[in-house]
Amino acid sequence: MNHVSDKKPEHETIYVRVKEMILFGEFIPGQPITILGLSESIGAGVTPVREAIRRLTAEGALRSLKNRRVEVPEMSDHRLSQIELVRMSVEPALATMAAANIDDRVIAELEQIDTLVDKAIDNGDTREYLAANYQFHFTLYEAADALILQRIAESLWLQVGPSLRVVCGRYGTAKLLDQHREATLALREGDTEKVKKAIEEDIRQGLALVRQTLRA
Amino acid sequence: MNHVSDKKPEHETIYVRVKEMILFGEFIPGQPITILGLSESIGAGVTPVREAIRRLTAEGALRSLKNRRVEVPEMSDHRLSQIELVRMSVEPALATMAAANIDDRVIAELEQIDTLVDKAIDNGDTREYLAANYQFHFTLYEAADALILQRIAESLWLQVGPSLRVVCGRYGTAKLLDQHREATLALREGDTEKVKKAIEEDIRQGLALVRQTLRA
DNA sequence: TTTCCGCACTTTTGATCAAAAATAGATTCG
DNA sequence: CGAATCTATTTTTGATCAAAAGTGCGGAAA
Repeated sequence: MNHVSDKKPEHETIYVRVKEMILFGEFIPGQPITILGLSESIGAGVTPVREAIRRLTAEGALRSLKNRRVEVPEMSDHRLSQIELVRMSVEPALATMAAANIDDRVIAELEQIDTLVDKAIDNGDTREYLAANYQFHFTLYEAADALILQRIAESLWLQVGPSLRVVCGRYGTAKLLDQHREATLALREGDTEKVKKAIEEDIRQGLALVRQTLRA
Repeated sequence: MNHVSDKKPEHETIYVRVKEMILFGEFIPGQPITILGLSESIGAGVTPVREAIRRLTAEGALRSLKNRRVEVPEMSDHRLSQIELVRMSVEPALATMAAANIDDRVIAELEQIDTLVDKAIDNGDTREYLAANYQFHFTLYEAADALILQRIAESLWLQVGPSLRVVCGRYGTAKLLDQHREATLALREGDTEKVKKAIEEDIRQGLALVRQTLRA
């Protein structure tokens, strides 16, 4: 046999696993992370966990203290405004590009995901809401076929992730608006500009909620 | 004594070293990277090199193939336009924020660095030019005190780095304009808007040169 | 009480090794 | 001759271990 195995290396698997833990609010802002602790809790060797943590650190999802410790960064007004600046530039661009490329099969997929979002909101299931919401956005962005932008967006989502847990912890899922219907409708109409506007609004609302929680 | 040693871990040192190799054009686009090869060439253990490579990969400076191999990515029109979009949003913002905060000591430092840029251009010293040019920009951006934006900018520079070698290889340093004087003068005048414009123009010119080289 | 120090315990770090995987050449087969 | 296969070599991967570094607590001294 030969070349190009399809099974991913352990550190890759662990990376994805921890990434999702961060994205879906399983860490508290400020929480210290230990390599040993993580590797024990997910039952993996310490070496691949180390690599995954370096990667997440490089993406800003974790912060490496000068004491060789690693922690989940806390959100601040200062950080939030930087994140907002870039998200408002990158994600609408991704949405625009996606709208130009997307085919009906993917639009249908998005509509499907959106029903999961609604269901999660109705059920007050925070973790499921965060997962479905993430999936909606990145399924859309995937269609843009712009890997560099997508990775930047992902890095920014990782930085907001832990705060979303706090937002939902405070308000539950009650306050969450679903801005997605606007977007899928516009996609069906082929109205690129409207798709962009919907995503802009979605980001604005989400970050406003985080900011509000921050100040409280 | 206690706590908080000031000596950095090996993987951190190696990260910086390799980062500079990429930034200053010591790798050719498309060049394959091997962990073993790197660790032998810089005389380090394989473990910290691995960590550094993961980190650079997460930043987009290296690309990990599905064959478990790692290479220096080649530039393309598609990648370049994504990079341009974000650089034109992030770096002018950094420059603006920097201009608002900066003190005379740092401005003097920038003027000092700029003489090094000029000298490198005169001498046709590509590596020195790239190093000084980098130092100019990031000394400025540092003053913005906006770590998230700064890290995004750095990630984008890393992705352009290897192409700059090609640009300079083709044209030498002759074609390089020095846009920096504009910027330092505007900083002295406290003209924030003009600083921003100067940086925008600098980025535009640099990327235009890369694009031109790409098409040739 | 407060501060400082020492000590036991935890964690990170980086080298090393065996196993898995990939590559490149040489060889065989059609 | 070209394509597929086998094999020797290189490389990556992940576990393990010893050494370095950090943490935090308890007790002694001010």
